[in-house]
Amino acid sequence: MPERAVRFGTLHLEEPHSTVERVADELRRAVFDGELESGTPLREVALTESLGVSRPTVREALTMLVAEGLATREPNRGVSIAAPEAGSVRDVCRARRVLEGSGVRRWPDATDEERGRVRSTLEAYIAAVHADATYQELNERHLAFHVSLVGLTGSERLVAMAETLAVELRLALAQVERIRRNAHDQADSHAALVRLLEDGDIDGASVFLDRHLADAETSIIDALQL
Amino acid sequence: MPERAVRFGTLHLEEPHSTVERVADELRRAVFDGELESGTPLREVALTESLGVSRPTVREALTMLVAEGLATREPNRGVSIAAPEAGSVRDVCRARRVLEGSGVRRWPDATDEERGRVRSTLEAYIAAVHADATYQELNERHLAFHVSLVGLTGSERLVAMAETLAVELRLALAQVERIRRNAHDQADSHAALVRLLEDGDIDGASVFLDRHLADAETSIIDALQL
DNA sequence: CACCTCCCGATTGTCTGACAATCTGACAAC
DNA sequence: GTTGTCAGATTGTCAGACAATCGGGAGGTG
Repeated sequence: MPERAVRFGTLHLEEPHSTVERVADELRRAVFDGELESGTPLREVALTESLGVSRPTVREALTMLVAEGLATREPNRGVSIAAPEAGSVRDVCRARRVLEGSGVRRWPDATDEERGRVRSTLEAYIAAVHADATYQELNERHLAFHVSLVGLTGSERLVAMAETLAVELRLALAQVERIRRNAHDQADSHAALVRLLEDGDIDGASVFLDRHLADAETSIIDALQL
Repeated sequence: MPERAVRFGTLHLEEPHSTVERVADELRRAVFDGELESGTPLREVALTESLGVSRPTVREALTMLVAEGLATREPNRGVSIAAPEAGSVRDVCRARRVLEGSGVRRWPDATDEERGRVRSTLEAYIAAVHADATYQELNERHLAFHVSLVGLTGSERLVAMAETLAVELRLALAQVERIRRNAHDQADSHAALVRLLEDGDIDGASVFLDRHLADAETSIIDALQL
């Protein structure tokens, strides 16, 4: 967005402590909201002017985005929004199957807190569906549920990895805002998964999840027309 | 910095033509070689002088190290080498069990190329043991073998994650150079794992790997005196 | 008309220098 | 001995500048 805050306006000073963080957040938001198409080059001077920060700051923020996989840097050619390809979507989904599958299979051994988190993210998702939440909101809740499955493994690093994967998915989904398949069915599907887990049918849940993720993979690739 | 260090591991490509890359590489090398103890603060001006580059360049390199998990940044207090703790070692090992376990269980469905990579990294490790290679060299080969197990999943993102975990392990191991438990036994253990796989005993291999990683976890934590 | 070469502008990579905000440690005051 | 305050050190951020490199168009050649 062009002009935003003035120097002395300490309005939201506390949120992201550093200027770099704010720039990175702004860029992330713009990408996820679909304001920036994939492949769009992020010119340093342009950002410098539109955000009112210096070039080193912009560069540092861009480095962070690249590290997160949200953008790619080609030497001497600058940074541009990462472009999801069929191969990478497939790879992300394969990785998700491993991570979430491991979580699901560990359901009986997980702590109550971890299981509780799965239940509450599911509820939040369902509530959002019933409340006719925005597309972004639904996406957010949906991905949060899947991440919570990884949380069953009890490893914060695996959760962090799942969130990295979620970033790539969000990026891909932002490109095809109209994918919006029936949110009710989606939520029901997730509820069924959790029900299988609660009933102790781990193998059933595992198979169910696998099919669910496979479906997601093909529908995303379809929507991206890759 | 006039000195041009010879890198042992990834000797694939030419000089990283970016100055930032060179600085980051130099720092990584210093950390892995144990020249920098964990917790050591990385002063920007000091690096500026000792490496002969400007401060923005140093900062960018530091940002990369932080993103890799090799160092941590505290606002207004600078960047310091990450300090491995018992909890993080346990978490890394738990994550490894998930990733490598998934790879091992997929052995029958993996491509020939992926299986071949496991065999060749094992051979390289054994060769290094017989050749009485340096401590770093052995570590490198050892970790490469474990990463190759993750490669059986066929997902480059999971491999990338395994390498991130390996970075943390390398960091921890660099702190306890004298751990050096019997390398021959280690290599034999890995060979046994692959033999189980070649014989089609996937479950056996999976259990074997689990025990192997559990042993590694306790011995690392022991060595770190955490 | 097609093709190759060379030059020019645009953009990045890097440097220098500077300033404000913040933290650290020590010293003085009670 | 505890507390308050201050100077030094360090980071966060800015402004401006320069060389290296890439992409594309002008112009020459077949």
